[in-house]
Amino acid sequence: MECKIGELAKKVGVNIQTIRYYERRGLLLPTTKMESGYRLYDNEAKKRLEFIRYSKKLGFTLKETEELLRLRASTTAKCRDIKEKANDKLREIDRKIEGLQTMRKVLNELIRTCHAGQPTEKCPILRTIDKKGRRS
Amino acid sequence: MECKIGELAKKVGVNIQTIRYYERRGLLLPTTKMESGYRLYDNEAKKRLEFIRYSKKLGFTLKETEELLRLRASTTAKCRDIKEKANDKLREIDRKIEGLQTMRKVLNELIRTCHAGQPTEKCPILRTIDKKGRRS
DNA sequence: CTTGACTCTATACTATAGTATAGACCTTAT
DNA sequence: ATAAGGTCTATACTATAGTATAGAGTCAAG
Repeated sequence: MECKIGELAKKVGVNIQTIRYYERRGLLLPTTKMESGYRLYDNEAKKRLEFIRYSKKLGFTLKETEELLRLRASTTAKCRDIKEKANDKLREIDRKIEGLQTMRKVLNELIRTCHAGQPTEKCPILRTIDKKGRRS
Repeated sequence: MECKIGELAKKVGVNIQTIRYYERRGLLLPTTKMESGYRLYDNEAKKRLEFIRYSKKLGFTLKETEELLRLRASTTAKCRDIKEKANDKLREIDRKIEGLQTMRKVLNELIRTCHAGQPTEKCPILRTIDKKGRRS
């Protein structure tokens, strides 16, 4: 079930150094170590690493990813606390989605306008941002 | 209508150095220059700067932002090209939105589970990522 | 039991996206 | 006319997120 760092790196598709870097940052500790000092990782560690990569791809920093992972580490005793932080992250995600959806509309308009052969100076990107982009 | 770098920086809420950095990167050129060499920016430049900040907040790199802005610079002559690139960006945005929506579901599940007082090892974050996170 | 592949620590290097500073020059209100 | 404050270039520094390398030790297949 357990594997060494090279195998983990291959399985998840990251650099070995990156795994060690995450360890230095406190995000991913090896499950155990061999007497020689070789790191060993189980499947839970693999999932954790995958989550880190996934989260990063969605635009969260490593610090934010750490916070997301920490939500899991707490016991049910601090339930209120976890829910609060999870809700914060939720709002953060919603803001991101909203922004991306605006960007989406803008691009769609660009494609439509382009189709119609509009002159360049009436740029739909800048026009839309002018109306919506100033918030937040 | 035109303003100097300090005023632009204040209006948009960015550092003066950042504006000059964007200039070095070729993202935002001053509209004109005074004989002294002072940069002058019009409202179009302000909108462009706002777009850069907006795009960056949505998780696009400066390079990607440059590509987005370049979509506008082209003439209708290259219409097919613009549409293609805009569609690429659209797909990129959709992937991001999708990922964020998965993250959203996961967090909602975490909140629900937490409410029910589930034990820690059945972590909904890791459980869901295990099923979904491997794609892409 | 050796040898090639793997891993260890430690350190240095890279890219991105800025931010800060120095020393000189310019603008503008009084 | 002058002083305070803004701007110029150039350079250096910061943080984040890695990536690469050196030199030593370890593992495992033949």
